[in-house]
Amino acid sequence: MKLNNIRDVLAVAKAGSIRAASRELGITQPSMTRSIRDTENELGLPLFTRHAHGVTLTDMGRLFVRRATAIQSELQHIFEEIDQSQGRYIGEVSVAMSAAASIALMPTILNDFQKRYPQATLKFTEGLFHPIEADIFSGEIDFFVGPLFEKANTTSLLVEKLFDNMRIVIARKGHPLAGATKLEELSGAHWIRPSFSHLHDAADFDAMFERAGLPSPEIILQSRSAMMTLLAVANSNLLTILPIQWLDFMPAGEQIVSINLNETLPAAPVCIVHRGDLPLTPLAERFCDLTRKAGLNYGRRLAKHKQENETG
Amino acid sequence: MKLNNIRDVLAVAKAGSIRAASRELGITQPSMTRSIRDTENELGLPLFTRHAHGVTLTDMGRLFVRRATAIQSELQHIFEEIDQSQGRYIGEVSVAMSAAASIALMPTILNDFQKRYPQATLKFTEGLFHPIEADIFSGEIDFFVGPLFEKANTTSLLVEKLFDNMRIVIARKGHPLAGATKLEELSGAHWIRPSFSHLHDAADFDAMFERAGLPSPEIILQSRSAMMTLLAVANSNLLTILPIQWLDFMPAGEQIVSINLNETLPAAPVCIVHRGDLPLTPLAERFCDLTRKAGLNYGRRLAKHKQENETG
DNA sequence: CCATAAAGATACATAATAGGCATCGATATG
DNA sequence: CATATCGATGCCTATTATGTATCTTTATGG
Repeated sequence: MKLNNIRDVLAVAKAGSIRAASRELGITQPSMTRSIRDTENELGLPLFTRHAHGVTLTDMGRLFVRRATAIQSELQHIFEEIDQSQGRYIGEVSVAMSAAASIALMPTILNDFQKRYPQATLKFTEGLFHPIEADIFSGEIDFFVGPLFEKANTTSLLVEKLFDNMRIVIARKGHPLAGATKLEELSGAHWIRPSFSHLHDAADFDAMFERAGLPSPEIILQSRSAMMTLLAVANSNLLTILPIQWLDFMPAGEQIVSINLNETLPAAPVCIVHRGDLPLTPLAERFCDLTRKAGLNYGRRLAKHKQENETG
Repeated sequence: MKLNNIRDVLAVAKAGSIRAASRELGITQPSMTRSIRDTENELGLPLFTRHAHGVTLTDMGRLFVRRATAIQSELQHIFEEIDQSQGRYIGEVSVAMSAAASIALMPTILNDFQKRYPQATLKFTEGLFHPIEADIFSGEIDFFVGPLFEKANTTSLLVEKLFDNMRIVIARKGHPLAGATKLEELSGAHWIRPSFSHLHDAADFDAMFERAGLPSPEIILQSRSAMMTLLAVANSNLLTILPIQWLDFMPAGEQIVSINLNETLPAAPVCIVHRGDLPLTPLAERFCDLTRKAGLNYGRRLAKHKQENETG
């Protein structure tokens, strides 16, 4: 019996299915299946009954969960108690994230973070790297999470890739080109070009069409706000390309759909960036860990999603 | 944080030194040192203060121990609860052990066994393999632990070696030859030959002298009882050779000493023997596990002891 | 009624780690 | 001052936790 087994049984019990639990924890389903099976073997009886859609606890399972919960809670108390007695993790951590990164990661991170460090304060800034670079150097902001287009130009910046990102074409519901499967079919449309980073956006936007051997698209509107972009898309026949994360956060509700192209539109990889010459505060270090974990997990799912999209 | 870390911290806290704790648990001292250090690193502060002779808990260490104890206890409850709800481990296990094996292993085994299976009954028989072989086949005895001279003659017997054993020469305190360092110096003495196994003892006893190029010793007394042998040794100038374990259990108290020869007198390896065609009952399986663990651990210490004796 | 999606199981490969072995330096104690 | 005892370190191996790829089964929606 290992602590992961306990963690896993509790996760499955809560999630109601092995797959869902493995997603929650950021481990793979086979690993989770084995962890559960090993635990059951060690105890010599099943903790869950398997159905076609998920699993349910057996009576013994419920017994196990009660004790296991106590163990997990004691374990958490150990860390809390020691952290607080040391005065660690009382303070604030200040992060900057791109909108896409925060859509992808913040729900997960925030949940864990508040649960584990209830006395901590989080200062959150939405933005891209360039505008906040100075704040990182001044120490105003502990670290940045988001797309990084070029290599770091200073040796004192530590860059850690979390995942390769992708973009999608977005249109209003009922758009005449909504059924397109190739970028070529969209070459006649009018576009909104989101423009956040002052330097690369234009070239980057055109590059996607170049790669497909197409002429530069016709840009009708440049927008510095993703919100505004979505609103415009919802109320016109304009198309735009945004990081895929915006699918999960659609302020325009049901009025917007993505156009599922066969080809994948790449995007700059999402990275963690912070100063390399100064260590992060303990609290920032923990937040960074959570971000790293959530980012790698998200990246795995995104890669799988992309692969399914390309083969299917 | 792993469960072993918790186990190890608790063991060290109880034992008062890293080495003592590692001995208790049957793991090596470096492993224990690392386990403690890793835990301290993970928490970011020391749990123990190191002294030249052992370690003591820090304040934070005491805090940790309180929670950790709860975790370990909950864990134990999980197994107890499930075992008892299944009606497992309520019953009896019947083992036969040689005297030497029981001296070496029973204190450890019995302690663990009673703590973990309080509802179980243990039927213990002292003896060697031959007299009880039939009982093993009849199912009367679950398994045997002790020296095995020949290979198993039936395919249905599973033999598992626990450790290579050794013997020592025993004399009364103040015996004129007590300071001998070579078997040769004892060749003129008179001997008691313990004789338990009807077949091999005589040949086996002489063989030790043959290996040293000496004539067969002069046997004055044959004894089928180790007790009787020890009594005779204590009250005469007779010498005898017994498994080294008897050193740890000296019924004749202070009247008997071992003669520390430079050469090592081998003994038949101590093994676990049980039927291979029938599975052990769950309870016997657990007892067998405890025996195996204790046996391997004891074997390691014995080997180290022997090595030190030969080099030093 | 069939196609599909979602679930759990299996087989194989790899990366992380617990543990063992040999050895060292430090420190009380006889 | 010698020695036994203790904790620390470096290196290696066996175990195991996890990932990747693939399969079978079973509800479910068109």
